[in-house]
Amino acid sequence: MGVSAASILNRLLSRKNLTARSEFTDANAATSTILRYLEEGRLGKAVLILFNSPFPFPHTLYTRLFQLCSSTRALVEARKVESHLATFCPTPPIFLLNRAIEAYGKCGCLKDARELFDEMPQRDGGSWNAMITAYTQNGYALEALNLYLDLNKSGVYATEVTLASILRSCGSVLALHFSRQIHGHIVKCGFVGNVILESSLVDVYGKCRLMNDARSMFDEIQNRNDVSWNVIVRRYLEVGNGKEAVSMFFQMFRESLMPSSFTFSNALIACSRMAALIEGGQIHGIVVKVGLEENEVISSSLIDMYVKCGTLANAHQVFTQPSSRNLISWTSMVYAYATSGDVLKARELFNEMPERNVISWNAMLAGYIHSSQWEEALEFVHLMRSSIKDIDRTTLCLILNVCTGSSDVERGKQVHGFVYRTGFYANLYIGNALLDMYGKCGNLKSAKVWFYQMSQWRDKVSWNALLTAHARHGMSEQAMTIFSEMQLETDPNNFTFATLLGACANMFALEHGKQIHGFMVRNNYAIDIVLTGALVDMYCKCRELKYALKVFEHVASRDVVLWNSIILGCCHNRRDMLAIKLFQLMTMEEGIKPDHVTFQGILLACLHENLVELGRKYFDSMSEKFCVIPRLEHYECMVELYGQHGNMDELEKFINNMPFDPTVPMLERIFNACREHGHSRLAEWVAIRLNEQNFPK
DNA sequence: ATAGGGTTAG
Repeated sequence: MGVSAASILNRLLSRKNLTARSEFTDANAATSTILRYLEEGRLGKAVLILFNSPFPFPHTLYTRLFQLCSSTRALVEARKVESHLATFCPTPPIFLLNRAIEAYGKCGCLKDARELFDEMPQRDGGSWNAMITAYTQNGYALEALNLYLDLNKSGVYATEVTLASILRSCGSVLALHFSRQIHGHIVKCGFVGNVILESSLVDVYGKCRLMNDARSMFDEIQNRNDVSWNVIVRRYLEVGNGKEAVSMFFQMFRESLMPSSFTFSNALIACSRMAALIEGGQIHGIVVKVGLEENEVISSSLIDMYVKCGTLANAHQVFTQPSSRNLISWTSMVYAYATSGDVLKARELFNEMPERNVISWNAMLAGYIHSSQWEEALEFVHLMRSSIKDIDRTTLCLILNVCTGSSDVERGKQVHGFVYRTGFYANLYIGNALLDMYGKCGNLKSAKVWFYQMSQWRDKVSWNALLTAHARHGMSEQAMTIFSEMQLETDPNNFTFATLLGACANMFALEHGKQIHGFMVRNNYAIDIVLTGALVDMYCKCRELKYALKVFEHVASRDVVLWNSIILGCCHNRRDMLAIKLFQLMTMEEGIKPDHVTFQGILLACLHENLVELGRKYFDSMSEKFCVIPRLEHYECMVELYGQHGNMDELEKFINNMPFDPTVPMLERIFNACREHGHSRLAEWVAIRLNEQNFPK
């Protein structure tokens, strides 16, 4: 090891003694001047006086100096203070050297800290703690743990302070076994009741994702404080148990403790992830009540919570308060509009932003992709490239999504090249986006080659992407093979099953479909509402309505999408009266609001059964009763229904009241109906229109 | 004298 910085200063200092004339000749005057500077926070001045005074100072002054060096992270000054101490105080007390170690640690200079620690003629427990803490606080967890082992070997007893520091290091490297030993040690040494140690244990177990251990430790803490609660809420959030995170947040109030701003935002993130609007709103209420609405982080979290719950109006309300307008919340709002389909509004907001970063740009880009505006997306990418220097892996994934959406394999290959050159290729997200691009664009060969190249680091998502590629291109047989290969490497998830079932439905592959269904049941997969829909679709498409109904009946809750699946499935299997019956069950008994897809099914059923009266009744009920604006396909269905039934007067009235011009297929259908059932006035009207279509003026 | 959690956007 070379000459230390401190010792150089040291020599400098002793030479200076001989030549420089100090302003102060007595320690008392110098001390009070230094103290004055310290009080004013002028560390540099204080150290200058110290350095120019060739005599020792009281220990308390050195303490104060080291403390200020620590809090302001002033490394050079810390070295000067240490040299002065070493020069004029031949045997400095251990506690002062400990303060020096601490200062070096706070300055991030582990080398100086360790050098001093190693060179100390004598150490006390505080020296070990200062050094261990220095390692811990600078992220050198393994060094901290090693030093703890040395401490044990040297016969020094670890104190509560030591253990707190060590537990923090354990947490950062997930040293579970070590932590359990420390836990035992804490119990053995009678440190139970120390809330810091116990909260740290909760923290370590939580970081190791052992929430049962974390929770039972938490429950044992007698005098929990806000940090203890923050830890448990945060760890529940991190393991994906948002429900428990939020529940714990509310339980905190029973102990009359006030959550810190960290805990507020952690609880709000949990609400965001679960789209728990009610709980989120309650937390908002508390935020207002305790006067934290102006807190920038909390209001940003509130905005994002409302955004993720899909209540843009609420989000906007919070966003209007000036204190909540920052880069982050602004980006949340852009993202909200961008992904809710209002790209124009998003862009407007984006243009108004006082500052933007790559995340804001990505949020806007995601909007164009969300609404399949590939041209606009590409244009935006160009603008982005000329406006900001850095793009990141998310940008690259988004650009790949644009290639996927617009089936632009050529551009996708260019991105692949860029990704390769810039070293982004080893990123799993990008790797999977590339795979998805090749797969969905139908370049299955490239997809397979890339998938093979990813073999060392691919994951479940990669397998699902490969599966989707084959399923989408009608290769359900190969998809089934991939499914069995996949199981050698990873477990399938709901996405896998939904993809496979979709493939089976498209191929009418009932046997494969049944196999998948059986697999899910045998392996106890939770069949959620999406998978139920996929099963219903598959059985309906494969003409096994019996099974579809069975699946449908056994599900706990049904949303409108699931009802639509079964209703359309009934129509598909020509069980139209059943479809109508199910519609009544859905609207009357379960109180589910039908949407435009539901009515497509219902009108189709009426058409199949030639129920013109009922069809009209349902059509009218759409806007009158259910607030569903009829779309083109509904009008088409009605035209078909009237035409088929020969209600020519009604058809004429209907077509005249239509809010948009009839399409050519519609006109042709009407014309044929006129020919069949006879209605010269309508026939003439249609003929003129058709003629206009063929020979525009 | 020395110790724990550390929050917001794609």
